[in-house]
Order: sequence, then structure tokens, then C-alpha cells
Amino acid sequence: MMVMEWDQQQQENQREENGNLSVNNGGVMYVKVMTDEQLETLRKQIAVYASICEQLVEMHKNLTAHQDLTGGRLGNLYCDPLMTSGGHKISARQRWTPTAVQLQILERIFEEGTGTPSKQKIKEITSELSQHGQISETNVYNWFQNRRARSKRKQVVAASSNNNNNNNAAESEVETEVESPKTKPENLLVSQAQQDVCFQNTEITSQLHFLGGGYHNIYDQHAWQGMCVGC
Amino acid sequence: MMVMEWDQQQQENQREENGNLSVNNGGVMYVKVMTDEQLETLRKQIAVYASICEQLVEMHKNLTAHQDLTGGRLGNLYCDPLMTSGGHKISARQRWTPTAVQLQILERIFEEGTGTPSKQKIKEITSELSQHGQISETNVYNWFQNRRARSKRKQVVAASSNNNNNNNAAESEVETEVESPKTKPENLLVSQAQQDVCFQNTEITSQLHFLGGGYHNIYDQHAWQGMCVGC
DNA sequence: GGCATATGAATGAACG
DNA sequence: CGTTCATTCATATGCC
Repeated sequence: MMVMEWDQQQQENQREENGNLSVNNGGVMYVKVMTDEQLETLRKQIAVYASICEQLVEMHKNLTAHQDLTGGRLGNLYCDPLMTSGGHKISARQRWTPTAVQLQILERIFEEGTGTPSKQKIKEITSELSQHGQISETNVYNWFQNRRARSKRKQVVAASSNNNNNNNAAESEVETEVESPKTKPENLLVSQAQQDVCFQNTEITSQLHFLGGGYHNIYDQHAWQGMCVGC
Repeated sequence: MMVMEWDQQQQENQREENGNLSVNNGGVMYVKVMTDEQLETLRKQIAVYASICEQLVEMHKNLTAHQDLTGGRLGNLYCDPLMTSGGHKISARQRWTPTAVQLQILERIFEEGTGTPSKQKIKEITSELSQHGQISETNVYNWFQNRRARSKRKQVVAASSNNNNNNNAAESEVETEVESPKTKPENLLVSQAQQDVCFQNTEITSQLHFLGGGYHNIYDQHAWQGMCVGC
């Protein structure tokens, strides 16, 4: 087997080491090489992963068919284990953390909607989301406030960064994402990945899409812009 | 940026790391050329599947083991798929680290500083610091945010420790880690899945074996093969 | 080769 | 709504 090691430590220093760099747009684009054989192996591995995912989803469906409402426990659910019987709170988590499902729903509403939802709308959303975990209207309200504010901020930063004479192209992903109304990077994450891997199973596609919103927290959503480079 | 190194255990062919083609058995082996962005795309695609697998496994565990009431942070699925077991990452992204000069300047501004710099100020600072290394406005913004927050926390802790009141309620970052022995991010995702989940499906078991047994980690020993790079 | 710590980054909540 | 604070997540690094 072979191991691919990407040493990231001294990124600046290593730029010159690479023999295979090409110039792009007046800047330097760094490229890597791999053989067809290597690429084929990668493809297989991803396919295996996908297959595993599919079967795991199936297992999950079978299990949840029986024990459904036991809880949306994947997200927060801290349920004050530290609360004593006397009502004395020692230390408990306060901050709400959306579950994967909740996030997915929120993102969907956000991208289709324009502006912060009305109070009535917030109630509805909260009601819906409460089926997937503990949540309050305030949480929903704050989420939309933050989501909008940060989306806008990113735009501003991205726009202004175009004016700067940047000496490198490796800006943080925050700047590189310009949220266009037509794209939904977070929610398309999984399904797009599947496209890239050339999946045929449509059922797993939808199911993975269902799960996709939850990975928001791991890989920040911005980076998913422009996924399929060649497709 | 990064340098890709191929471990040479059994791939005698892949010798020219930085060349676009390598010679094999007297012939020419054709290889793909990728940008870092494309590679990161691949990484993400795999990471998506890895995350999905882990979350599905997690869900399965939760559904199976009802006595798992200890709570903890089940929802914070984190699989760190970017880190190989060898400690090398396959991510093109890495967090910004200020250079010595940049730090000096930042500290100076912070000390003389009157609170958080305005956005215009951040632009100026960023521009100045960019002469001493890669940096973005977001980096500067985050730095001041963190600097101020942690400075304040230190003050509070010092103050409370000076008091006869030993109610140390302010050291959240440290305290949190102490009170919650959070599980270490699992690098060997697939292997872990095998241990924790008893699959009835023999097919998936064998596949997990393929991934977890044949490879220590899917990111550890593998060839990167032609994803949609060229498509 | 785990831990421990420092710190960059993400984000829920609050402020004005 | 834009900005800021507080908390937490995630990673880099050093020690043992």
C-alpha cells in the first residue's frame, strides 16, 4: 500500500519544492499527481463506503420502525444529569445545539425563505423541529438571525477581499464562499458527493441527503462550494 | 500547501513524487494532475461517507443500547477523518498560525488598542500583516475575539481566586475538559464501527473488514484514484 | 503515543 | 439587523 502524506506544516516553504506546479491567473496553482491505478483504488474505497452507508441506513430504518419516539438523541439532549434532587444546579449545559435533522430542516427553510421568519412561522418551525430534539422558539429565532448575519458578512468580506492584492490564493474558506441564492452547499453535500462518485442507487441518495445537513458542524459549510471540480 | 509523499512499501512504481509521470518497467505511466482544491474535494467526499458511517453507527448504538443513559456528548459526532493514524493529515486546509512578526504587531495593537478594531481597522491590520505572511481578515478578527475573551477570562479567574470566595465559575475551558472526559476523536473509524456494532448483515461486515482490517484507516494507506477529477 | 495545553475557528446567545 | 460576547469545537505542539 501507499501512504499519502501531506505535510502541512510549513506550507510556504514547500511551495517551491513541488516540481509540478502550474501558473494560473497570475497566481500559482499547486497540483498533485496520481496514477490511474491509484485513482481506481480510491474510487473503489469510496464505493465501499457508500455501500456501507446504504446498509447502515437500512439497518437504522428497520430499528427505528420499532422504537421510534425514543428520542432524537443525536444532538444535544443533556437533560441536566447534574441536577440534584434538591433542584440545585451544579453545572449543566445551557447552549442549544441543533441536531442533524434540525439543521437540515433549518437550512432548507433558510434557503427557500426570504428573511427572518415571522413569529407565526417561527412557532411552526419550532413545533416541527421539536420532534427531532429539544428546541425553543428563541433558538429558532436566534438561528435565523445568526444565519442571515453571517451569510451576509461572508458576502461582504468576499467582495472586499477581491479588491485587495492578496499575495496568495489560499485564503480561508470564509472568504471564498460567496453565497449565491441558487446554491445550497450544505444540503447538497452528500448527494453531490455521490454524483461525483457516480452512484446509481437513488434510494441511498435521498437518505444520505437526509443525513447530509448534519455534517455542517464538522466541515464548515463554506468549503463545499464548488465541489465537483471537473463535473 | 502540502507535499504529497507516497509510502513505498509495495508500490515500487510510484517514485517520482513531484513529476507528472513516472517511469515504470521501462514504460511511461500516465498520471492525473490535481490541484489542491480537487484533492480537498476528494477528501471531503470520503469524509462525508466516513461521517455518515459513524453517525449511522452511533444511531445504531443508541437504538440498541437503551441503558446508555450516561449521556455524554453523543451528538458531537466527530471522526476526524482528516487525520491518518500516522498523524498526517490529508487536508488542504489548516488553521492559520500567526508568525512571530504578526504576533508582535497584533499584540501591540491589542495592548494599545481600544477594544475591538472596527472593520476598517481590521482591513488595515490585515493588509499590514499580510506583508509578513499569509493572513486574512477573518484571521485578524478571530484573533482579536479570542485575545479579548481569553484576556478577560484570565482576569476573572484571577479576581475570583483572590477572593475568599473560591467559587471558580469562570474557567470554562479548563473546567469543561475536566468534568467531561470527552472521548478522544476516533481515527480508526471503521475499526471502531466493527467493534461497537454487531452486524447481522454479513456483507457489510465483510466490507467493514475490508476497510478496517486491510487498511488501518481509509485515509492511511490507500491510493487516490480517479474520482471525478477529469470528468 | 497518549495527555496536556494553547489557540484558531465556529456558533448560540445577547446587546444596542 | 449588525455587532459583540461567551462557549465550545478542533488542532497544533510539547511534554513525558
